[in-house]
Amino acid sequence: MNSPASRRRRSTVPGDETRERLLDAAERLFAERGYANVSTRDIAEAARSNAAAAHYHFGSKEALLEAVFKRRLDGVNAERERLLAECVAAAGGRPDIADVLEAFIGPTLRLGATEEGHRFNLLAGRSSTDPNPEVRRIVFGVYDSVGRCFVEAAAAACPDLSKDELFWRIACVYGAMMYIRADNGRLQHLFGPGVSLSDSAGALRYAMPFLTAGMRAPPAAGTE
Amino acid sequence: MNSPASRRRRSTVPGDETRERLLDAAERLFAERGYANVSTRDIAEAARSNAAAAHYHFGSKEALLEAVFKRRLDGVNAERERLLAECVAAAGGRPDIADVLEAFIGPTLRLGATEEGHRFNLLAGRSSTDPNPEVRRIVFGVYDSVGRCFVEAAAAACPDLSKDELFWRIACVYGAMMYIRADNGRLQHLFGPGVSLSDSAGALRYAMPFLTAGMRAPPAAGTE
DNA sequence: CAGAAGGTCAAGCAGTTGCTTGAAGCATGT
DNA sequence: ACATGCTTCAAGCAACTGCTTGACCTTCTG
Repeated sequence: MNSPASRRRRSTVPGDETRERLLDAAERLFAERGYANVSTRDIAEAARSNAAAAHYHFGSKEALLEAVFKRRLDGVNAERERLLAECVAAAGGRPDIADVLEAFIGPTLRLGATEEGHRFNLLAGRSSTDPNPEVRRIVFGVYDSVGRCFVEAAAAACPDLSKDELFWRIACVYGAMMYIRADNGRLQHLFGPGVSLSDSAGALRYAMPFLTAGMRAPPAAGTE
Repeated sequence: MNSPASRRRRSTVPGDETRERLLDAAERLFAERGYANVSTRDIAEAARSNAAAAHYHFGSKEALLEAVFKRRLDGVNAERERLLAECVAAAGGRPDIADVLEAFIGPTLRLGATEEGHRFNLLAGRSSTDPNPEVRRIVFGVYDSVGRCFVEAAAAACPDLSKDELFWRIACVYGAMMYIRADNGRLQHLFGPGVSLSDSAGALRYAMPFLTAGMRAPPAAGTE
């Protein structure tokens, strides 16, 4: 066997350029067409490289997708966890749900302000409902920790909600966030020009109040 | 050429059985694995039929997916359009947003109460963020009409919202609905046993109030 | 300069894909 | 009995898939 895939970067290294180009191409193509509809040859060609290079650098197509996720998320998710912990601590364990939502959703929506961040958000949103086991494994793993932090913080912010009710409300929050990131073009098709899910400032201004109001709705429990 | 794909059903017809089995198998497999990860051979095998039968009856893999969608949606979407028109008319053009949401979302969530309806909801939810052009074309086409009715009714129910704000709020509604239908298992993984997105009664009881509260939130406009 | 190591490449392997083919099966109407 | 037309099937085609191979090239090290 001859693959590195871990002990890289020994000095300036010429090959790291190729590696980065492969990650860029993979991110863009996976986002545009979906994991299953992109071949390693497509990626190699888009990266002006060779089909074997992707396997040399990453070992497999699956590992390449994982590397794409980790490259963008390692920083953002650490920030989200920090912000969540801060707003819980600052409120003495009883945070405002608006702050919790801002800490969880804000960083990823702001990521969409840059072109490459928007491309990644497309990929992340679309991957979130991908049934492919390889994709699921990666998505589950990469969001597991920050997801737990969010659920915990949301529970602390909404102590009046039953587990059931919290579950469903958080599902709505996740759904909205994923749908906005995935940007499938359906709504723009219905609304016509002038609006776009890729406008991350609009997402922050208009979607956050919606979600906050939803989380603050009086409990529906008791309604049998 | 020898394919029917349109002028079928001449009497009792033995072959309609096979056709129905193919639709069932395709719906289940597409829902479980995603359009791209299922081959026509997989479908034929699951339907205890032959690989050529799928192409004989439907012409192509794409047309088979379209037939799966149409079989379930032709009824439901007509009902949704009727309910939307009714609640607008009954309120003299100024419907309650709660009724609009119920008319639009209720029928599809209630579809999830049956086993095959739940399977279809899985497929529909997951297909809504599928970037594959064939899948997009089908999804766009099959939901276009009812989507326009809903946007129109929501606009009538919320006359104080700007086009921008209505767009983003409807995006949140769509997102929640799609995420619930797609049921990717992530939230259940975070919450543990006892809750499930496949519980359609829970969806109606808990998600609808969330979305109604979100739609009723005071306009955020003016906040520059 | 010789060697080693990291990196790139064209070629190829085995398996899968959507779809087609031509021969057969089958019930019907004459 | 015969012909008709819908339906099924095994076999096959060309294209594509993820991944591997072995030969090269380049750069750093002794």
